[in-house]
Amino acid sequence: MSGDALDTLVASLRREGVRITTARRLVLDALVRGTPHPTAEELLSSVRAMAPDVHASTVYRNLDELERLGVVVHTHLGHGPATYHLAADAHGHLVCEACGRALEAPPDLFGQLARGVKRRLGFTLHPYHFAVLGLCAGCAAQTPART
Amino acid sequence: MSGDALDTLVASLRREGVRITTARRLVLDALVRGTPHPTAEELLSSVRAMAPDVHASTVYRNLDELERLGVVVHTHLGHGPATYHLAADAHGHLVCEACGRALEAPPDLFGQLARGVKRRLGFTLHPYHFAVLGLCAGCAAQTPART
DNA sequence: CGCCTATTGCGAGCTGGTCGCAACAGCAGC
DNA sequence: GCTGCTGTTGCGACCAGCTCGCAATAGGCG
Repeated sequence: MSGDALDTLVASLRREGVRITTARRLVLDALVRGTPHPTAEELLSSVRAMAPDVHASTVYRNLDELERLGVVVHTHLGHGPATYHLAADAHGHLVCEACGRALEAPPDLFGQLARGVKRRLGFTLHPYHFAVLGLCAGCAAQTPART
Repeated sequence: MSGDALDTLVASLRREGVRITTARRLVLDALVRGTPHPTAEELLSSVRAMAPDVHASTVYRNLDELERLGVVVHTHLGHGPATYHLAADAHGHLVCEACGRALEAPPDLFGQLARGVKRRLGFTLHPYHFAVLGLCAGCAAQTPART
């Protein structure tokens, strides 16, 4: 159950000497239980539902800190604000330029690419930070085939 | 020669009924002749070298318009400002998270990925809009292998 | 319980980019 | 070469998303 996941997370952070404040716990809670690709603002409002006085900068700072600790990861799905995940849930994204929907990429999808790049260029891929854009099946069907 | 490339471009735009202003010509000139991955600001300063009174918003508007016309394309190489290319030069990018350098991806690299995604998800990839991050060979060697 | 120090709330500030508006300048037609 | 229509420009105000400095606050160890 989800309260459990949060507690586990909190416990392991505490073991690392991380101070657990209300704001920090609420941010983690929102990440564990909330909708799939929350932006900082969405997280802020979840947090404020429980603790109305939490300031936006606190959420940003907590996300930064949690990212530095390797617990959280952020991704850019397009031109808007960044979205956040628990690092354990990290995955690639395919975002449709027409409808804006984000598909989770099957985990092996980038594996092949990563191996190719590594072999040919010595480059180690981190394919999760930016989404890859394109057209989803539905939108591609409707689009007047540009050139 | 490069003046030629610019002239060709200008001529073909004019044929499409696009009005060629000083600012617009200078933006194109900077794209044709300048450094590989210019940001809007870099373009602005190239333009201003020839016409000091050109305003930043003019450069943005021209880049938007040229993009709508399919002549120019922009790419996000990381967290900073967007970078611009002539559409004819479009290519994928591999950006090193440690040193920030951008490698041009070999053109066939994404082909395989694109085919896989298409077949399995019906998703048509546009792999050029966002860079893919990672660690280049040199930096990977120096990095203390995180987990 | 008390102390040390990390964290917070707050507001100002920053970057990268957009917008509305009146003045201006391409260029087609004469 | 001049004229007029209309697309562009310069300008400043504005916006989103995020960062920072500071004094006050609150975890959590002893």
